[in-house]
This record gives sequence, structure tokens and C-alpha cells, in this order.
Amino acid sequence: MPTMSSLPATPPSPLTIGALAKQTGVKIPTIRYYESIGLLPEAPRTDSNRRTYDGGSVRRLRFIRHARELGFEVEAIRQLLAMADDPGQPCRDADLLARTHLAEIESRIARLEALRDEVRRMVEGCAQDQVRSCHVIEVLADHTHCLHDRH
Amino acid sequence: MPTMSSLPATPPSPLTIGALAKQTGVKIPTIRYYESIGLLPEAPRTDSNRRTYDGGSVRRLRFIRHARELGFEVEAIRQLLAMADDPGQPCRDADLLARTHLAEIESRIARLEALRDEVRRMVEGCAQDQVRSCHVIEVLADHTHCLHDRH
DNA sequence: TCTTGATCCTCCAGTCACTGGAGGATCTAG
DNA sequence: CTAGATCCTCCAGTGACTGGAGGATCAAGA
Repeated sequence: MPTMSSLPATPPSPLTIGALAKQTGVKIPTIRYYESIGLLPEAPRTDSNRRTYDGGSVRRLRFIRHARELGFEVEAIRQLLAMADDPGQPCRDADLLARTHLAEIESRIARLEALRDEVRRMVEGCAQDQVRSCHVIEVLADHTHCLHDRH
Repeated sequence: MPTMSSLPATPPSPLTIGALAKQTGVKIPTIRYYESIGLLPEAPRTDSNRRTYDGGSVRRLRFIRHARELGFEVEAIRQLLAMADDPGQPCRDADLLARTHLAEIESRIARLEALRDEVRRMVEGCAQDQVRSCHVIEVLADHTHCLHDRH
């Protein structure tokens, strides 16, 4: 028997950009955009100039999408991808990148929590009456109402 | 005695755009931008075409800045300003706006916390060794490592 | 009075990370 | 064979600013 092909796995036929979009949840123009800024390599084309992708593309695009969802900026992703493309390197850089990012996330959470408390106080103070006595307007008009000064 | 002027209060001389910027912490181009999109009214000009402002401008710009810092979008601020300009109206709208915004903030916090946990796990799992065994890269490459699926 | 430097003006282009439309070519199914 | 789906490129728009070019005007000191 030649090969044990045609197991229930997906056949390795090249993917269209639409199929890649479906598999990754990334919109087609966004995929083209990622190629244009060099996050994705230039996709090989068919005779009729259509981009083709494979499993590697799916993985790479998922990597990108996932990093974006985690809030990494494109430049950071570019660095992470370069590192991922070059295993065997010490990963101190990736680690530092992630740590920096973690600190950034924690600070964002803190600021959002302060903000939430403030808006909550605003909403709870509203007498549902008239703008004249509305805390929402008042608090926004006068920063001194705030509990925090560092948002 | 004519008037009890020159108390230690600020004199009501018109402000330049630079002074307004200093008093509010909003950059000069941003002030002009707010005017251009109609958040601030067109400022009266001097003979030599320079914008002039007064205490009302300071209050209005502080309102805008504060609302922006709280995460309100310009369109929401436009509505809030319209309400603030028209006291005596029922404030249900402002209240609804703020409540909607509060829900939005809470959801952002939740997503950021999930994200933080994930990045934290990434960082803590890093063996400081090589990319080959680096959790940062691994987690980013494969979404199934995540505790959460809704970030 | 002159001059220097600060401040102001308008207009336009760039930022980031996409998103969408126009206009046209090509593929696929019935 | 045809209709509709999908693809291509190019370009412009989003939101909320930010910054620079090139030029006018102001305030203060020598």
C-alpha cells in the first residue's frame, strides 16, 4: 500500500483567502493588510493571481490574531514572530516583552477600575430628575467631584 | 469707591489659546480640533485673528477632557454637552448614557482581567531558556492554551 | 526703534490598525 | 451559458488626535 492517505484529516489543498478568513476569524481586508505591512509573508499566487495559503498560514495568522487580542501592538508582534521563526534563541526578549505588556495591562485595569467607581457614583447619584440637579452632568463639569485625580 | 476690584481672584481678561491649553492640560492642536468638530464653539477672534477664551471656555473644555478621560466618545460628549447647555430637561438621557458606558467599562475590565491572567501565566511559565520551550511563544501560537476563550 | 524669540494662524499630512467601496476579473454550480 | 460568489487592486475613510511647514504677530529687552 503506497500511503495511508485520506484519513479524516483535512486535505492539504491550498486555501483561498476566504477560507483562511473563516478558519481564523480575521477579515479578508485585514489579512491583506497584514501582508502589506509584512506581518504575513507574501502569499504565493495561482495562475489567476489569487493568494494561496496552507496550514502554516493558519497558524501564523492565529498567532497574530491572538497576540492582537491580547493587546500586543503590531511592532511587538513583529518581534515575537521573528523570535518564533528563530527557535533556539534565548527567549529573554520575548519574556521581557510579555512582562512589559503585563505591567501595562495591570495599569490599564487600575485606571479602568477608578473610572468605573467614578461613573458608578455618578449614576447612583442621579436623582432621575432634571439636568439642573443631575450628578452625571455635574461630575463631568467639575473634576473636583472625583475620588481620584489620576485618570 | 467705584468697585471692589482687584481681589486676589484671576482678572477676567480674555485667555489666549496657549493659556487655555495650560489651564486645562489640553494641547493647542487638540483645542483647535475640538472647535473644528464643533465640540467647542468658534472662539471670538482678536483684531489679529487670534482666538480668545474666557472662564466658560475653561469649564467647557474641562468637561470635554474629563469626559474623554472617562472614556466617553466624542459623540456621547456632544450629547452630554447639549444636555448640560439645556438644564431643566429631564436627565434620563444623560443617565442612560452613563449607565451604558458603565456596562461597557465593566466588560472591558473583565476582558482585561482574563487577559492579565493569561499573560501572567505566560510569563510565569517561561523557563528563561530558549524559544523552543518558551511559553510566551507557545501560548501565542496556540489559542487552546488559554483559560478563557472570550477575550 | 529694532530685534529676537515666543506665540499664534492655516493648511495639510501622518498616526494606528484596520475597514469598506469602486471597478473589474475569475471561478463555480446549476 | 449564465448568475452569483469570490477574488483582485487601489484608494479613501474611521477616530481622535498630533505634528510640521510656512508665515504673521506680539511682548520684552538693548
